[in-house]
Amino acid sequence: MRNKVENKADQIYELLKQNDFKVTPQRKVILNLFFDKIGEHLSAEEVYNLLQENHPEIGLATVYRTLELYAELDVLQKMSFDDSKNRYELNNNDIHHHHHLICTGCGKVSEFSDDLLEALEEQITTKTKFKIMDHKVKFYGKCESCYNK
Amino acid sequence: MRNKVENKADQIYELLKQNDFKVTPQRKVILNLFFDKIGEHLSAEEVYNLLQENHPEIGLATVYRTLELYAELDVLQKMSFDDSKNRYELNNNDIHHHHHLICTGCGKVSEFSDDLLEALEEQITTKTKFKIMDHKVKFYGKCESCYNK
DNA sequence: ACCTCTGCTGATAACTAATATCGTTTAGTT
DNA sequence: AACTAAACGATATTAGTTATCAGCAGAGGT
Ligand SMILES: [Mn+2]
Ligand SMILES: [Mn+2]
Ligand SMILES: [Zn+2]
Ligand SMILES: [Zn+2]
Repeated sequence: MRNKVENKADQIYELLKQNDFKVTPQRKVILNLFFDKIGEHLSAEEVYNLLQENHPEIGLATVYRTLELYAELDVLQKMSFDDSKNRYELNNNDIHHHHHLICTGCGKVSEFSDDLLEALEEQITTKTKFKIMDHKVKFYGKCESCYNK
Repeated sequence: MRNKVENKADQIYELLKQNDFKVTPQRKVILNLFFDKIGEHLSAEEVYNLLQENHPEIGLATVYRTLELYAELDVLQKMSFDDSKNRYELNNNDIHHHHHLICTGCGKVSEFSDDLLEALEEQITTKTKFKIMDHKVKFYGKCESCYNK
């Protein structure tokens, strides 16, 4: 009996094959890193630095290429919190993406799971000809500790 | 009797003064450019190029500085449509920002005025300690013409 | 009207995230 | 085992932005 992460990883290896991409050691290692870092929003350089410990042979260009590939396949969600670099996290494609709450005081990013955009998306569908396939929602404000000072 | 744009511009000049910033010719020219380009989402370089015709003396660094300043003062809204450059448009601070609909086929950006995030913001306020002050919402999908082919 | 002083400006160097290039290696196939 | 297109690591290059700095200018004081 396989555990959940292995099963999920295998599904993604299958997805790679289905799209005529090779399942390379580098792609496996990087994917597994994201399984280990659920909840974090990692930049390419952060991924590269984390890899230094156990996989210093993996090059930075490969990290960039792999993150981009996984984002394309919707395995990773690509995002930016206005610090001029892209960040990635595992895309729990159980229903919709969560929303991000960004503290303008300390920069901390927290999350909110409920989607609750149905009403808005329905309005857009009714009033425009645009076919919505995805969305990104960011809220800016103050986290509890920044608000109380 | 002054017209609407002049009045609005004067208000923003006042805002600059209130915050101890000088009202310079460059800042006036760049602000007025945005009054002329309502509905567009201009990058720094696009602003710089538009200025070449009538104000080639204004340097690119000044454009960057001015856009950043106005964004700080909430005169301009700063945004990015994932083309790795920041874009700006006049912030109609009548109520909330509009939302952006980004076509993943042709890259065209359209807009949707109604805010309709009350329900979602209320949920976040109820369930978390986060104090929401602003939001950015982007929808990805297909515009009418990209959808029909 | 002139001085002063500080903020602002333009030119350009420096920085940084990301991408392109290229010779070598390797996964998947025969 | 051999083959080949895809992927790789190292590194050069690009592109958007920011930092630096000497000169300018405009508001306030005299
Ligand atoms: Mn997240
Ligand atoms: Mn807009
Ligand atoms: Zn905070
Ligand atoms: Zn389109």
